[in-house]
Amino acid sequence: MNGMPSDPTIRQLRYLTALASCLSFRKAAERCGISQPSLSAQLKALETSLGVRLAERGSGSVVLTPVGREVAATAIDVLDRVDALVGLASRGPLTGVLRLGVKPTLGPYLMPHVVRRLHATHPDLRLFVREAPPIDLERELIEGVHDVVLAQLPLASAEVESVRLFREPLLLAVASDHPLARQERFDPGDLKGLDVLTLSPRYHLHEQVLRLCEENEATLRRDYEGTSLDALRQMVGMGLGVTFLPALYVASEVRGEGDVAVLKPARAGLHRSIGLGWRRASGNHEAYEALGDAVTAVAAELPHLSLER
Amino acid sequence: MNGMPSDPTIRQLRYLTALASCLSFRKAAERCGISQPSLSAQLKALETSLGVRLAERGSGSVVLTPVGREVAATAIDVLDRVDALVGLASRGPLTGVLRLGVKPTLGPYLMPHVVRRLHATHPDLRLFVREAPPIDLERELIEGVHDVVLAQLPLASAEVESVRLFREPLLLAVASDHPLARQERFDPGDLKGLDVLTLSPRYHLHEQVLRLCEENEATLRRDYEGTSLDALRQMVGMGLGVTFLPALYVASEVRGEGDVAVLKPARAGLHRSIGLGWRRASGNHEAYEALGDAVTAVAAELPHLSLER
DNA sequence: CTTTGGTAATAGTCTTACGCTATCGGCCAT
DNA sequence: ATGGCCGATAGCGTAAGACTATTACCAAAG
Repeated sequence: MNGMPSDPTIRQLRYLTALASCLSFRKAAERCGISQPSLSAQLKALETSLGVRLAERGSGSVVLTPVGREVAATAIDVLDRVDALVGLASRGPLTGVLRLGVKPTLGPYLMPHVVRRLHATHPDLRLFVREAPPIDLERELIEGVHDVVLAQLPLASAEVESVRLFREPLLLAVASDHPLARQERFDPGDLKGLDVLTLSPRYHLHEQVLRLCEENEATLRRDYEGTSLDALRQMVGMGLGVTFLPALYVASEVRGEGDVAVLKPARAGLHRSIGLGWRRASGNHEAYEALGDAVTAVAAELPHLSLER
Repeated sequence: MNGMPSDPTIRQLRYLTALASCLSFRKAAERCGISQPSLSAQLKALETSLGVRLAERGSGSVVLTPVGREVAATAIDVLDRVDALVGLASRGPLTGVLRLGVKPTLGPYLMPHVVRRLHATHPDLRLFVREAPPIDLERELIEGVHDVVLAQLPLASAEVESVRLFREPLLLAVASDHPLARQERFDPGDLKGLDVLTLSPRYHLHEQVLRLCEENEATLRRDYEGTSLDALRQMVGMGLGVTFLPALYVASEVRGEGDVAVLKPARAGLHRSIGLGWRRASGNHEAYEALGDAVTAVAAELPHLSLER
């Protein structure tokens, strides 16, 4: 007479469904791989905990009660989902939902290619791409907002493990009527005395450009801090200064024509390192390495990028 | 390294969902009413049996792994259905699906009223009405095809328990141009020498009419055995003989007008007893009594029927 | 009317599962 | 450095759940 109905066990539900389809305790027990008394006991326990009779064990064959049938039907439903749950666990490394954080200066220009490729090679992977300012990205990764991030290296925290994927050169963008616009490439020395625009300090680009200006006696204009690469390009086009644009953005959005000219660096060295990072404790190393390989493969097909890791 | 993944337990799933929403072992354990080590152990067991890591317990807060999130979501799904299953058991006696077997000479003429009434008084009851020849009805009840039957009494098997609901008179149907058609009532003696039609021996009506013929020197025509009451009425209308029709059929299908006339018996005694039967082992006495009451209440509103039980 | 062969229920025993308390080791903030 | 908070571990006791062997019951057969 225990009024508190405790949960049935999954085992009991399996036994019940077996009984419902065999209509015999003995056969059902055999199907379940247990002895008949064990099944009897479990069914009795189930009936007791539910407070209803599920099967009529009269003479001859077993007959389920009306509630017994409904409970058995629901049990099948439950078991199907349990099986699905177990199935979730026995899948490959790159399956299911993965939340990828990415910096806004990379996301719109690289992720479409990555998503397309992964959709083809890993149809069971559902990639949720979330953009976040680089300054927040690593923290959000640690907090569990993202499973993995595509960000600029290095990632500082000891909790985070990362691989370098590729190097993205920074290209110099000038107005098309600017004297430098005739050159194909630029030297660091060309920067001397120029007004340079860049993004807000929330972006890594800011720091990188700042140092570049200091080293080459250029002026970083702090009064115009763009909030997007598109905004930067517009300002450069209107003659407010020059700027540095990541190669992926240029390849995607600046197609030669237009009001700005883009110059490659004469010597290598001006670039940012892009890598994949994840919590060391995630234990998903394998999957993230595979994800990184996919990104690298995509990058190899895009112009300007350097794959030397 | 046990390759055989045994089922998770419902308890483990409850713990996992608690952990997923608290993101803390201690708080989750508290919510579940157990100690933190117990929850840790169960989660570990779940991870082992599934073969995947579900939660990252690093520093600070707990973060679910990607599979952990999916498993937790599926677990919520499972638990919802388990709760529904438990809920099935805690309902009143006349709820859910009940399979009612009924003889064809009664079903179409009585059940519409019964169903309508029950739908109003017991909205959670879903009555599945199945017609079957009377000779099969009791056997099918014992075999578990029906939960309860509405049949002619008596029901023979000791396994079956029954209550009498009402008595249905048999009325004499003759062609409207038959000499008897002018009378309102008939005596048994009126049958002498008449040709009498009836249903096949699979129906109780057959036996009853047979005895009536023998007692009153009427001729049972064995060459025309109708397969439905409608067919009988047609044959009577065409002058092939007279027949006996159950009062409910008459009330439903023979509305005074037409090619047949219907005579009531002058004295009571010619009737069939209709009752409700169920397996004694079903343990659902209470529900079936209630069902019987509903049928009785319906019968009380119909003409010709005698409720003396 | 008894016997036989099927059924499920019961009795007794053992192993495993699952809970508890107490304690340990790591990380962050004071 | 050092509390304070976290989860993991250790050790232990109870209860769940399996087994075998047996009993009780019913139906059909002798």
